[in-house]
Amino acid sequence: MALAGKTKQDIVSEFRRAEILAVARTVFAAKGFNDATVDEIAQAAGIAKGTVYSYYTSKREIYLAALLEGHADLRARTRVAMEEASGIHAKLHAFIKLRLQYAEDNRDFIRIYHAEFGNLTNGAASDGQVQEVYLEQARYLESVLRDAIAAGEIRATHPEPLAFLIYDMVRSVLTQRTLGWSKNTMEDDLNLLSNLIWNGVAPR
Amino acid sequence: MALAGKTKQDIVSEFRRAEILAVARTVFAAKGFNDATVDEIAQAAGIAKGTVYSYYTSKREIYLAALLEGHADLRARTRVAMEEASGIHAKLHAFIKLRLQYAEDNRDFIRIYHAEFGNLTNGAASDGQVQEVYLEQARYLESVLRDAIAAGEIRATHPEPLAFLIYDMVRSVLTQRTLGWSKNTMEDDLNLLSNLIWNGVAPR
DNA sequence: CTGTAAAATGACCGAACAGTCATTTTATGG
DNA sequence: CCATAAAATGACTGTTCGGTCATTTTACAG
Repeated sequence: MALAGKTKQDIVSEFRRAEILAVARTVFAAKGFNDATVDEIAQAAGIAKGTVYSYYTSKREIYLAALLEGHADLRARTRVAMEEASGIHAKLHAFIKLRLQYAEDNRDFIRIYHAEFGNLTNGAASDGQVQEVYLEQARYLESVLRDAIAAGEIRATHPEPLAFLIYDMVRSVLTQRTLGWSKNTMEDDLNLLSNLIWNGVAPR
Repeated sequence: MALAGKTKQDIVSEFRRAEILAVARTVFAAKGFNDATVDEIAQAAGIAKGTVYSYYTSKREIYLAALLEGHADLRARTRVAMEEASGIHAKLHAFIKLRLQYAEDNRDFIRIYHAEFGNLTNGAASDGQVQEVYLEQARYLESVLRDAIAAGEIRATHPEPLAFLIYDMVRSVLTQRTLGWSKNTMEDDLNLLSNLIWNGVAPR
């Protein structure tokens, strides 16, 4: 029973936690951390506030769970997508494509993610845990870029800032799409981004 | 006296308003809108809370003033710098350079600016005024890019998303520098950015 | 020096809200 | 069907803080 060291209670409990998280993401996405209230989350989940506090110990804990759990999923999918692709050009293309698609499918999460990682100097990001997660993410892309530079697949530049830049370029496009400022199809935005990163703006 | 339709009181009043704004920027930069308190701003300015409220009618008004006044300055300088440069390559270089330098010289403001424009879906940015300012900014760069495309100075791409992207690429580097994550000199970061936008990452 | 208006003050008010806990409801297993 | 424990509830508490305003201080004109 080592595999299932979980009682029936544990399983139910885990399910409730997940339910609350899903609802919380919607509320936090719509209002931001400060303007969302725990009462609101409870109501949206159809339970009483006290019940929320028997699954999470604080508002912040709920928020961090919503952020970090979603992030872990995105991170895992990102790695798979990049490892499946071969060659740096394809890897970068896969990276962008996955994230554009993920944002389409997980709008609430992506709002929280951008609110947090878009503003690392305030908010939950002052939390060391969150900054660490952010850095870890960048370091993975950085290592991929470093390999590509070593293999002569791309021009030699500093891979660290480049990794951050690529994240932020994707974020930029996602923000535009989220706000309805992009008239392009996802495909168009994907190609635009991929192409810009690869070729820049210089005339051919 | 049309030029100086200002009484002595008006001038003093304007000076006090500016004093409060300067202090407010420091406090908002350090704590963010929600965690900063009006009492704190007042204390830092060496005045009582009530006095603050005789110059501004709300906390939000102070914040917006700090943001928009700083933005107007940055906007004006950005235009001058770009108009002085000739050719799109030089214009873009000037754009990046100016903003890197401005961030160095106005750290508090830039934190507020990034906190707000980095997270357009929550916070003050839900405010239509702020979004409009942001869009206006992008449209100027967009028009410059459009001209360059028409003149064949750069490859033909959609100038709208490109304008946003360039803003966000600069922001990305500024964030890294603000957090002390960049080991590069300003000059290095400037060249990296300028070069990436112009040439992409493809091997020569 | 004095009277008056403007400016500054900070105690105070009320609303919002995170978090608690005594009470009630539900589930379980004998 | 009952006894008991677990889960859910929501009224309540304490605190924080934006904004107000009666009172005090300062500035200044005559």
